Amino acid sequence: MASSNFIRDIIDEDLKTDKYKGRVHTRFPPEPNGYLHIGHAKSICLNFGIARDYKGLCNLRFDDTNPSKEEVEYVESIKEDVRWLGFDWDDREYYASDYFEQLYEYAVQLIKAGKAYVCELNASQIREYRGTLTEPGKNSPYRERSIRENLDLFERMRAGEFPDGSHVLRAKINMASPNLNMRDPVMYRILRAEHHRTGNTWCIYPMYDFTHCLSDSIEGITHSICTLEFENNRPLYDWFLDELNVYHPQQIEFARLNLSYTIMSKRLLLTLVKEGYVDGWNDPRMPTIGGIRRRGYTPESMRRFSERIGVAKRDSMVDIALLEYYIREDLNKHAPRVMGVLRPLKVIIENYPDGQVEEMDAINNPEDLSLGTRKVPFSKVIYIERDDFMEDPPRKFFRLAPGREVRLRYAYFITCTGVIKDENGEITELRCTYDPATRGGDAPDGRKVKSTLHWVSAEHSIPAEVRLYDRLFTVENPAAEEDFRSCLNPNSLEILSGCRLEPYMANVKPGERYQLERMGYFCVDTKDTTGDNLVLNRTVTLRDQWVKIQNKGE
RNA sequence: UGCCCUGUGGUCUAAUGGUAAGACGGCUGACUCUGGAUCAGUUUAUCGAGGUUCAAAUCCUUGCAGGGCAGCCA
Repeated sequence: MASSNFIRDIIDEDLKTDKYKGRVHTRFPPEPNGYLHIGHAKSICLNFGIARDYKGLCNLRFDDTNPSKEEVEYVESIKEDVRWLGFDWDDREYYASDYFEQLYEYAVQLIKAGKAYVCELNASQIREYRGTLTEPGKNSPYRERSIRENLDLFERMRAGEFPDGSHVLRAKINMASPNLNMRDPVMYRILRAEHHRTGNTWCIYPMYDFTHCLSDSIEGITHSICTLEFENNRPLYDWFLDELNVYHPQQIEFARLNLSYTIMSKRLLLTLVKEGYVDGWNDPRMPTIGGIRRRGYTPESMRRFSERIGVAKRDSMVDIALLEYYIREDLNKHAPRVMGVLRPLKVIIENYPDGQVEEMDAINNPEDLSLGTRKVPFSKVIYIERDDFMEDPPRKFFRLAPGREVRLRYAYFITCTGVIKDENGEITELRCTYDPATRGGDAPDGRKVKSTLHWVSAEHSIPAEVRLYDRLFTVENPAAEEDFRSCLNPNSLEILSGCRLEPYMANVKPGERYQLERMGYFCVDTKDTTGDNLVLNRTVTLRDQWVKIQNKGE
């Protein structure tokens, strides 16, 4: 159960006063014109979470009132994303387009009540007549048409007698209202576009403002939760509902999610895809649900995150570190550990017998011993991480260096005895000796080493491609930049080939998540992994004291 | 500058007229066969000014700051 917030407070109060006869019914109402992102995840968790906690219902409803922008492809991906997040709408999959006929009847009803009229001003004229933020608008010359004439015209709009854009149906409210939404807003426009569900049945389509509030009413929604920018529209919704005298849900607005170092706008996200800055909508750097899924985030971590950030009315910017905290928390508990070397450095253990192979016991997850152990082969030639060796180590570097002894995880203590370089002075190979008495990783004489390294046996390891991701942007709020492209992080993706993994990884499946010990959490890529090319996406690094020490020194 | 909304540590959220709390981040330290995890400690906040009240983050007035609204988009 989530902690209290102002929305739950309102619901508690409504329950106490029996405003909706004990019912709690919410809905998640996306427009199928793009892919869902983390901001939507917040809304999904909010709406479905409330329904779950109050033993109510939450509908999935597609706000499909603009056929020129909407597609079935988006409908399918939205459903997949909501399901992935762990929520279920049973058979309550609705579409605003299901209500087109009913909506038309409502419009006719308003015309008959003298509360709506057909206007023949064009778009720019309507804008002119609307006035400005500080000056009132003026009435349309078509505002005082007779009811009979309006009825006739509206019917002929539907019948297709007029060209696109020539006529609109407007609510007759108040052109001098300080709230611009109330200055005779458009209810219907003529739009000859094939709708993904109704085909060519209609050539007039209702506007969002008219449709949304009435769809909520039709479905018996109790609490219509939406984002802040619709606050000024609420009086209009109230007007439609009251003039029509229909069931009246309570709209509650909350602040949408902003996450640091990324963008949430569909338009900007689309730009990234179209201009090729990312590898499609589900690029693991994208804040889309498809992107974070491919990156390796878990639904559980997303839900916990959504709960933790809470819900309020003030604009905020959530630190992306909080999101990373929740994925680490989840994966730490559940991801099996495995060893893999990202940037291999060959090590030859001089005193280890040629051709000998030992099977070392390794714990699959120290956080969950029930996951058991596995065998990891050890031999004379191994790889360690290049970053785990320094020829001239600074203070506080505890890893391998000439003459220094360290532990190989689950294996032996080794001591570095030699450094081999090529003609450019690049280190190509290390020579070490091992202490046979330290098998398994403990010294019988009780001596300690300062660090433990991961490794793989050269001969037994398998190759992999590993993709390391960093934040997509270099600034906290890219959307506030003059051109958000200018602050794209050029190092947001680093592709490593020639990585070596312990043989256990030979049988992994796309989508599975592992911790490569000391390197981070990784997810087997679902798109590019093939039989002979294993691709790992790094979901998130482990917290790392050493990089902090390094950064301080700089 | 018309209307609407919002101002609590670095960040996000609590406190519902009665001791400003938690999480993340940061910084210490302990422990450790992952420089992971874990544990302990620590740092920093009610936008300003008036008012109501025994008592104000909370209510009122006002100022300031931030956000939203002038699509036949949602």
